[in-house]
Formats: sequence, structure tokens, C-alpha cells
Amino acid sequence: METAVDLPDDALYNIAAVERDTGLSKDTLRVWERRYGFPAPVRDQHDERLYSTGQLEKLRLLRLLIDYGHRPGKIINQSNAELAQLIASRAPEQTPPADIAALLDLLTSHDADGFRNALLQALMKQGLLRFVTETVAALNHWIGEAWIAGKIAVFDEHLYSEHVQNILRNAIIAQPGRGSAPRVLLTSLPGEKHRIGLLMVEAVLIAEGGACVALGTETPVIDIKNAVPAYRADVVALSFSSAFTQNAALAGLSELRTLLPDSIEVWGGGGALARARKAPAGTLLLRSFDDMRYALERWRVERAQR
Amino acid sequence: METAVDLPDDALYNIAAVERDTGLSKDTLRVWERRYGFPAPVRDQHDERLYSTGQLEKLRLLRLLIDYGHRPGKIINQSNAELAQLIASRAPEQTPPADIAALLDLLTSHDADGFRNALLQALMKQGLLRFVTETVAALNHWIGEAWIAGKIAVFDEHLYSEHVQNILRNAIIAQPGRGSAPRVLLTSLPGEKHRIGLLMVEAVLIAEGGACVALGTETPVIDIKNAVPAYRADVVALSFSSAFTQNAALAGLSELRTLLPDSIEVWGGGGALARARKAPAGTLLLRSFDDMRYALERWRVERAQR
DNA sequence: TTTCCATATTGTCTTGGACAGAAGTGGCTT
DNA sequence: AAGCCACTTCTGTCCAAGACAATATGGAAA
Repeated sequence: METAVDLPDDALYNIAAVERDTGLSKDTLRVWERRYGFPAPVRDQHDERLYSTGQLEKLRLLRLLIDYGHRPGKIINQSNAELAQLIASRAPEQTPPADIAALLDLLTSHDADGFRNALLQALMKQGLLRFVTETVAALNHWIGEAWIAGKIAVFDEHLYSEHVQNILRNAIIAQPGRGSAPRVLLTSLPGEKHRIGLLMVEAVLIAEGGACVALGTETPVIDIKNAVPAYRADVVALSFSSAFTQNAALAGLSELRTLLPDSIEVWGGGGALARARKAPAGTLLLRSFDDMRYALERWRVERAQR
Repeated sequence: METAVDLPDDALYNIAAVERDTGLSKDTLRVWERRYGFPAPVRDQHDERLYSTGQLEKLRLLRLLIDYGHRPGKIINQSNAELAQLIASRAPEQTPPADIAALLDLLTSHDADGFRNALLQALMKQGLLRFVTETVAALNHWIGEAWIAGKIAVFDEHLYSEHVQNILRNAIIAQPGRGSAPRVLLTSLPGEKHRIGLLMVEAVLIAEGGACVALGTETPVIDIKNAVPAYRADVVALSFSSAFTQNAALAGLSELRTLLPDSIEVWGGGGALARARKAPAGTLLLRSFDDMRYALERWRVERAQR
């Protein structure tokens, strides 16, 4: 599954592009440069920053390590190779299980039809719930690893996302009936663009017999608030990938909590919240799909008692 | 179909929350305050900005009008009522045909299941090709109109997008076989986030028996270039909604043309190019789905002769 | 061990100046 | 009229350097 990623080595990126590609704010990029001396981009004729491909690469590695609990000041002056080493040492198991490796091979050999068929076959064999919680979750993880290792091309990742969306949405629409309570309104806040996570949640909800109103990504809080009565939702569930910072995710959950009546539950999950210690008052953190299934069950028991 | 936005009057928002909720950057919020005197937020004990509910509301109205083509300096000092008036005056008096109106009614009455079923029914009745080129195209148009008139809620638009994606992807995956040449690589450039247009194109391509490699939205040009040999594409097709400016779309087509070998065709379509007079040398503008079907046919005839 | 507090680290906010690129305007030619 | 070019205005984004809130760390006390 070796894929040379063909990045032009001489490409230069302005600060907005780097913010978009790394998730680090412009303010953060400037203050790192001031404090730590990295990144030290060259300047154009108007003194505006231009970041190199190597700097962008290192910033991605730093972002990943920081998400895993390292602190910027401790690691920012290490070389790309040392950082990659640090990442590698974090995961002792180096190779994915055979079934996942087979799927990755199809993807990185650009066999779109083969990849699609293999995914469909896995879905048939496992059923929706296991397909999502095992195969898709593992694929997400290992594609992330391959991405860090530079072993997967950007366009293969795009193709992966498209095919998984096709299959999940196909499964979602194929599900008969309307589902029973609770009715969960599912979306993400502005800035959170990852759709796969949302679709996985939707699929699990439906497989558990729940009713789901999916609004896609990036719904402003106010609009979520207005959607709740319109769709008579019982629960609002938000997904935060690790593209979000933990603080931003917690702040979003809190804001939504203050806007909604107490009778509506607020759930949050995803990579950005995986390390969060405690949930904002009146909200629920879901750290796994099992957590979500328990939350669903708990809701049903509690409401049945009333 | 009237949407009242209902906010707590006494809430205060910091600048990051306003950025998230309005999509206006912090820099923009500060420079508007400096230049136009609006918004003029109160300050907390540390001189940090706190925006009121009314300011947030007005910012959202401004954002809507600016997206529609108004200029900030001209409208920023009008009252909320005047801005709402301006939005209302945009509403054309035309009405959609009955079948589209029925679908819109289901959507704006928040009947998600009814809307889904009506879409499915239309698909069954019309077949994929007519469903896409007639029903979905008309729905897009009339939802755009309703949005400008402020007659449709943000969350209803989100729900619409999700359901149409579900149905189109379902139809795409249900299509048997691999399709015949040409193999079309389909995506959009960074900045272009509209997915429905891409899915419509993919559905039409598949309905015409073509082979399609869909990379989703926002693929950087360099990655498109790398994807072409990897997937052995014959044609690259790009979609530009009217969120793109015409010049930016034409520049993107030109850049891609120079990067790819002459044997690969470059096609462009979508709202941003609807008014373009002539295509960049060596590229093809598709102004309708029929144009695309002709282009497909022409490619097949030309290649058959060789 | 757990809890608590002082200290260090880190991200976000502040101001006011600058300027590139988009949008609008006017005059000229076809 | 309609296209096209040059000129002006408008508008979003970038800059620097300082400040401080929020979080994490590390050691002392319970």
C-alpha cells in the first residue's frame, strides 16, 4: 500500500491556507512563530507569510501529537523525523487487521469498483451495526494513520469518503419504518465538516430503532435551536471531530444547553471530546458508540417511567 | 411557511461565538466596527467584546443580503426592520408548479418522512434521469428563491440537502455494472462546497451509461492532476456553483488545462459558468445537462473513429 | 493516595495601520 | 447598444506586539 504522495516541494501556502489545512488558527500560527521560532515562513513582497510544504507537514504532525496530549513547547523544535518517530512509538501495533488491510489495498491501488464491492460485501455480511462500528470505524482509524505516514493520496481519501457516504446513505434510506422515540436531531456546528462521523451515528441510531433527523454538517446553533420544536426532537446530538479543539466543542455544547429547554437532552461525541474530563452541566458526553446505545436505552427507560 | 427566529433577549456572545454563528470572521467584525460603527458591542471587565442578541440578528440579516449581492457599506446602517423589508422585497411573485409546490410544502411543514417518501415516489415515477433534470433541478431553483425571500428556515434547507443526497447516492449505488467509456473524473475546486450539483452530474452520467470517479468537493488542482493517471480518467469535469465568481471558475479551468496532457478533456459547468461567453482554450463549457449528454456522445463518436 | 494552590504554559483577544483584489464607474471604440 | 479598458472605491485579510484568561503542571498539605 505504498503510495508516493506527489506534493510539489516548492509550493507555498499563505496563512489562511495553512489555517484551513492544519486547523491551527492564524493567531496561534503567529504566536508560535513569535515564541518558539517555528514556523518561520518566508515573506512575499508585502511581508505576508508564505509557508513551505515541509512546514505544513510538520504543523500537521504537531497538531496530531498535541491532540494526543503532548504540549507544543516541548515538541515544537524537534525535526519532522523525530516527530514521526514519536507518533510511530505511540502505536505499537503497526499493521491493520487483514480484512481492513485488504480494503486499504483496494483503495490505494485505485480500484474504485473493487473497493465499492468489498464494502458492500462487508455490509451484507456484518449487518449495518457491525459494519459501522467495526469496519468503518477501523477504516477511519487506519486511513488516518496512513495519512500521517504519507502513504495515502489526497484523492484516494476523497474517494473513500464518497464511497462510504454512498453506502451508508444507501443503508439509511433502505431502513424501513420511522423508528421510535427518542427522536434525535443530529448535526455538527459551523467549522465541523466531517460528514462520515455523522452518517455513522445516524446509521447506528437507525439500527437501534431510533428516529433521526439529520441536518448534515455546520448548522449554526440558533438554527439548531429553532429546528428542535419544528421537528419535535427529544435529543440534540452533535459530532465534533478532532478538527475541532476541545474547548470549542465544550463551548458549543454549553451554548446549546442554555438555549434549549431542560426537557431536551444535549449529547456530544467525537474525537475532540474523547479526552474531555467532564461534560458541561446538563449535557452528556458519548465516548463510544456503545455509550450512545446506553444513552438511548437510558432515555427510553426514564421516559417510560413518567 | 413563515419562520420566526426566536432568541433569548438578554444573552451576550463573545467574538468567537459570533464568528461561529454568523460566518463573519473576527477581523471582519472588528473592521466593520471601526469603519461603520456597527456592530458596537459592549465590553466586559477586560475590554473584550460582548455582542447582544439584536446585533447578532442584524449581522445574520446583513450576511444574507451580502450573499445576495448587496454591499456592506450601503446597508449596514439600516435598522433590522428595514433590512427585513429589503429581504422581503426580493421575493418574486412567481409561484412554482404544483408538484414542486407540494414538495416544498412538505419540507416547510417539517414533515421529514413525508418529504422523503414524496421524493422517492417521484424518482420511481420519473426514472433517474428525469428525476434529476426536472424535479431536483426545479427544487434547487425554488428553494433558492424561498431562501432569498426568507421564507425557508436554514434547517429545512439542511434537511433538504441531506435527503436529496440520500436518494441520489442510493440511486447511484443501485446502478448495476461499471459503465463504459469515457471515464469521467468528477469533483470541484477548493472553495466550492455544493455537493448536490456534483451528485446530479454523477447520476446523469451513470444514467447515460458512463463511468464516473467521484471525488466529492474541494479537491486541490494538484491532486486532481495526480488522480487522472491513477484512475485512468478520460475526462475531468468540474462543477462551479454561483458561490464561485465566473473569473475564478474560468481561471481554475485554465490552470487544470495546463496541468493535464492534451488527451484528457476538461469540462466545466454550473451556475458560475452559465453566463460565460467562451471557454478557455482546450476546455468545454456545459451549460445544461443536455450539453453534457451531447459532449458524452461526441467523445464516444470521436474516439470510435480512431 | 487525594486535594489544593502556586506557577508555567498556551491560546485568544486587543489596537490601528496597511494593502490586494473585487466591485463599481465612466469613457472610448466597435 | 454592447463590449472593453482604465480608474476609483470598497472591503476583507494581513501585520505587530502587548495583554490576559484558561488550562496544565508540579509540589505541598491533608
